[in-house]
Amino acid sequence: MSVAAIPNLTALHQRCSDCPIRNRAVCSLSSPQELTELDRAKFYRDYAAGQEIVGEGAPIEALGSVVHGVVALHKTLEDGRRQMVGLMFASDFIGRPMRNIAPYDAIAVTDVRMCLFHRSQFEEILGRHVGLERRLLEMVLDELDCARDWMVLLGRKTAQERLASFLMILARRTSRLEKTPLMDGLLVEIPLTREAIAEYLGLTIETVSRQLTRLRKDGLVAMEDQRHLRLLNLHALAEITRDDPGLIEEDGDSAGLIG
Amino acid sequence: MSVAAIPNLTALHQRCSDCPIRNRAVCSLSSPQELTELDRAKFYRDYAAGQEIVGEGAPIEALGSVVHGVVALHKTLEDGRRQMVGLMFASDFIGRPMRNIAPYDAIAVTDVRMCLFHRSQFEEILGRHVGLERRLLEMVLDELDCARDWMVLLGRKTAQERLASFLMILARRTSRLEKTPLMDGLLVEIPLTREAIAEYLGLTIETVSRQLTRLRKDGLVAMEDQRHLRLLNLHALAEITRDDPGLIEEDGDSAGLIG
DNA sequence: TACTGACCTTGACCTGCATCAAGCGCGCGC
DNA sequence: GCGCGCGCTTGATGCAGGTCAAGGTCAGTA
Repeated sequence: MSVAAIPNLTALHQRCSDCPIRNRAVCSLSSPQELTELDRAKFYRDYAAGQEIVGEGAPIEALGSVVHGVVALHKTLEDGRRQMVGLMFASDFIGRPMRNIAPYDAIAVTDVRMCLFHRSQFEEILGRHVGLERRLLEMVLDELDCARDWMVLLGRKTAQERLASFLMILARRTSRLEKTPLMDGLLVEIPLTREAIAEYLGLTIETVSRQLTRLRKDGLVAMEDQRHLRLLNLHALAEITRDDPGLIEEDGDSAGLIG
Repeated sequence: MSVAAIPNLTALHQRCSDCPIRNRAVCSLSSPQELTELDRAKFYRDYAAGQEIVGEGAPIEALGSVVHGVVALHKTLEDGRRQMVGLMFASDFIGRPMRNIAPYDAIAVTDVRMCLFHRSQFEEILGRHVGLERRLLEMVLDELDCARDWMVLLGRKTAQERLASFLMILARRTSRLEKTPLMDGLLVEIPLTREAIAEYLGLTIETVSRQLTRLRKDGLVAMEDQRHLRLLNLHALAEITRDDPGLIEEDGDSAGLIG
């Protein structure tokens, strides 16, 4: 996705073979040979929390993977109403080949490092590396599945159900990353402000706050601090989401909503 | 996507070279050679309006393109609340490779003909035909863009704005297909019942009906009959959607919401 | 210690849409 | 013709969540 106009610290070059997202990112199916080419073409760029990575409507100059940190994608209506349409974590790919204009803005939620390619160069490489194209297809398919779950949340769920769904998604992600079983007592980091959660869930920050209070009062969760939440009754929380438990995450790494 | 259990009329074989969606479907980048192979592997299947093409949670046995007709994809919550998550027209591709279970159900909205492949066979061919994979990637990227516009609609728009957005999408589609300029007086077919529109927009059918009445009373549209609507004030309708006019549909055929 | 601003919570009130209910128009079977 | 069911519209009512407003907590700074 396009590099922000604001000058950034450009990180030192790191070998792809040492890359922390090597096994999950868009390059994970690339052969050693292909990787050498990617290694030459790529460049790193760091963004501070809150910084814009690309603006809605701006030309797309670069695209690439989140190496670490969290990035939110938003769309904004004329009058300023904003809806988050993507929340990207390490190894997720941001930007889309074969399009000139960014259809959303991308904001660094935490400090972020991106591994980027110039768009034209990436597109050219994409045409030659079947592994790259295959992996990108897989990732976009997963993202589409996530987007559809998200649509159900936005179209049909109550505020309470939305918040519970959001927390379950974070909980599943945490348990996966920490290789901990998903169970009561799990401490979950919430990498978003209340405002960002509201933009994610299609609610206002007041409603988010109230629903969180309610979950607390009902004894389903406890807040360690503003950004850390302990699960006290996972089963009840899962019930609230109203998702069909049989349908959650069979295969692949498409983790309900978070791509 | 999986073939319904209900027996269907299987259409006579048609040559790919004569196919009405040849230039837009997933096979549109395939070489004549590749096309020959697809021609041998494909089979047609017809579905009557209202018939289920695949059920949410069912194994995916086949996938392929809509040859003609309209197909809606839905997700359903435990208690029966339903949200449409995709609306597919001729040349759109339904089903996703590399996944065993359908994450949504697909219902024929009108009479439908599908051009299908057995999943395992399609996946195998996909690995060999770069054109096929490339085109599928393009289509999925467009679909993802649509899904994100849809998320904004569901998360942030009022009932009035949602309906106006829906009508504008239909209008743009109609003008594109009929190669008519998008202007006042255009007659637009609405290929959905009020209930399906409601599922599309995350509303109830009563609200859809009321908002449509309102647009009628305000003189923005006129109903020729239940399923045909004439645009009387396109400019005003576009205003109501609250979409940023500069951002609508620059390149590609990603036509806001409808993939 | 006090001040400021960012972030969050809570309360009071209001409204847009859902819900519940009735009725209309039309095609279809008998 | 008549009755029936389906799809749609319209009206009355209720409530979930938005809006507006006040206040609390905490980190940073002076």
